[in-house]
Amino acid sequence: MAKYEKIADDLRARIRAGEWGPGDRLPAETPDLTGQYQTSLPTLRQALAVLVAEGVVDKMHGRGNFVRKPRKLVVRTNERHQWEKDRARQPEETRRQTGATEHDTGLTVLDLVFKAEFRRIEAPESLAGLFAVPAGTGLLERTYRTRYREEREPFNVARSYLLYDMAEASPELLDPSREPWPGGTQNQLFTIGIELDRVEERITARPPTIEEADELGLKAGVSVIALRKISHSTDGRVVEVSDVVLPGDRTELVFTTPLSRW
Amino acid sequence: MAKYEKIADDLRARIRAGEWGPGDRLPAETPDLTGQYQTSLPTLRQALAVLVAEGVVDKMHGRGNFVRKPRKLVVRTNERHQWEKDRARQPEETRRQTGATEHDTGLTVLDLVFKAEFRRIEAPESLAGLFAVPAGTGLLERTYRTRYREEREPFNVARSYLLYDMAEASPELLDPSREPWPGGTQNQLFTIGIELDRVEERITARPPTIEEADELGLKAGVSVIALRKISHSTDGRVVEVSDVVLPGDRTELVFTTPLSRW
DNA sequence: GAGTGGTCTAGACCACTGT
DNA sequence: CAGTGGTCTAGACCACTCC
Repeated sequence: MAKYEKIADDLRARIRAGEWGPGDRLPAETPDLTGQYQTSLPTLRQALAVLVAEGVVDKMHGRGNFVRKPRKLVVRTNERHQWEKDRARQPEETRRQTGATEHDTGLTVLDLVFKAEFRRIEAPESLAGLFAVPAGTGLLERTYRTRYREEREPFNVARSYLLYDMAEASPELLDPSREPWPGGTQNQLFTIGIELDRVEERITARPPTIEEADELGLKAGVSVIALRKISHSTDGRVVEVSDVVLPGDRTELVFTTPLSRW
Repeated sequence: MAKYEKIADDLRARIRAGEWGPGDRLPAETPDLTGQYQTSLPTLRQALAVLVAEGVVDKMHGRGNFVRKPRKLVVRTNERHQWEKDRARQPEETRRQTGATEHDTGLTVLDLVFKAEFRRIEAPESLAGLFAVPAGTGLLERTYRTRYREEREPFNVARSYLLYDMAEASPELLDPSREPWPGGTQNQLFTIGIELDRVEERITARPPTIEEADELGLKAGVSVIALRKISHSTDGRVVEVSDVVLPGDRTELVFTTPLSRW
C-alpha cells in the first residue's frame, strides 16, 4: 500500500474516531502533518486529496483543512407533480402562494430567489427525438436558477424546453419577466389547453462538468444528479422536457410508486 | 489561471474537437505531453487528474491514458414494482423465467450472476425507526451482489432488511441457498401473507466510500447513486427496507408518475 | 525488456485569509 | 504581516502491461 494511502487511512480513522469533529480544522499541512507522518508536502497533499474526493474533508485556501459538515438536504418528491396538477386550475391567488419547490422543501416563496432567462433555440437531435419533431424545429429554452436567499450559489439549475409554436399560442409564456409563474408549468400548459397524463423522470449521477461546478459552486470531486423530466400530455404528445442538475450531496429525491391491489 | 488548468482546458478542447476519439490513447505523459506543454511531469499529471475527475479520461497503469468511452447504461424503472407484484402470485414456472432486473435491462437470467449472503443483525437506530420497532430488534440482513457474467466486478450491491420474526414464519426465507428466489421479495412476502401497498424510493448521489469503490470496482472520482427502497404493506407497516448502491456513471433510474385526470 | 504510468522527494515561490 | 494552502520544478525509482 502506498504511503499516501496509509496516511489517508490513518487520517480517516482519526476523523471517524472523533479526534476532530465536523467543522474542526485539521493540523496545518506544514509543518504539523508533514512532521507527524514524516513525509514530503506533495505526498501529504495526495493523501488529503483522497479524503476530499470522498467528501470527508473540505480544503479552504488560506484557512486550513476542515472536517466536512453534513449538508442540509433538499428534498424533491414525485408527489409534486400531482400536487401541481391539482393546483393548475385554482384561482391565481391560490397559485401565487406557493410553488412545487416550496411544497417539497417546506419553505416559503420568500426563502427562495429565482432567476429566469428565455431564448429561442433550434432543436438538437436529442431533443427533437423526444418531441418527435425534425431536428432544427424551434424550441423555447427557459433557464431557471434557484437559490436560498442567504446563500450565494444556486442549489439547482434547470433548463426547460417547450415547442416554440406551441408556447407562442400565449404570448405571456414568452415573457421571462412574468416568472416565477404562479402555478408553474402545468398552469401555463393549462392556459393553452394542455393536460398532462404522466411525468417521466430519468436520473443519473456523474461528476460535474467544469461549467456546472462553477455554476453550482461545487467543490471538485462531488457528484451531481442529472434529472431529465419528460411531460406527456393526455393526447399522447411530449409537451415539455426539463433538464435539472442538482448537487448530489445535498439533494434527496423521493419517489413513491403506488401498487394496485390484488 | 494556473498552468495545469490551461493544459486541462487545452486537452479537453482537443478531445472535444475529435483529435482523439473514444477509446483512443493519448500521447504518453513523458516525454510527449510534457514536451508539448513545456512542463514538468507533476504539473501535467495534475492537469490529467482534472480530466479524470470529469470522467473525460481513463488512466490505465502501464498502458496509457485513454479517452473515455460513453458508458453502457443499466436501466432501472419503477414499473418493476407493479410488474413484480403482478408476478408474485403466478406459478413458480412463470416466476422462475425472469426477475425484475432482467425485466428492466432486457437481459436474461443467464447473463447475470447473483451472490447472496444472509445474517441476523440487531436493528440500528436508523432502521428501527423506519420499521417502528425498538432499536436492537432482530433483523434479517440479506446482501446481494449482481454482476454481468463476463465482468469481474458487480454492478450493484444491495442490502435488504426484513423483521426477523416475520421472515421466520417461513423457514425457507432464511436459506440463502434458495436465492435467487423466483418472483423476488414480493413473492416471498406473499408466501407469508403480506401484500404491498406502495414502494417508496429515496435517492442521493455522493462519492463512493473506500469500501464501495473497492466492491464495485470504481475509479476514484466517480459517483455512486444510493437508493433506499421502503416497502409498505397494505396494513400500513414497513415490511422491507433495501439499500442499493449503484455506479452512477452507468445507471439510469426511470420513474414514471401517472396523474389523475381533470 | 521497452514503454508507460505511479509514487516520492526537497525545496522555491505565489495567493488567499485573518489579525 | 503571519499563517495557511496552491502551484511548480527536476529528477529518481517502482510497478504494471505487453511484446
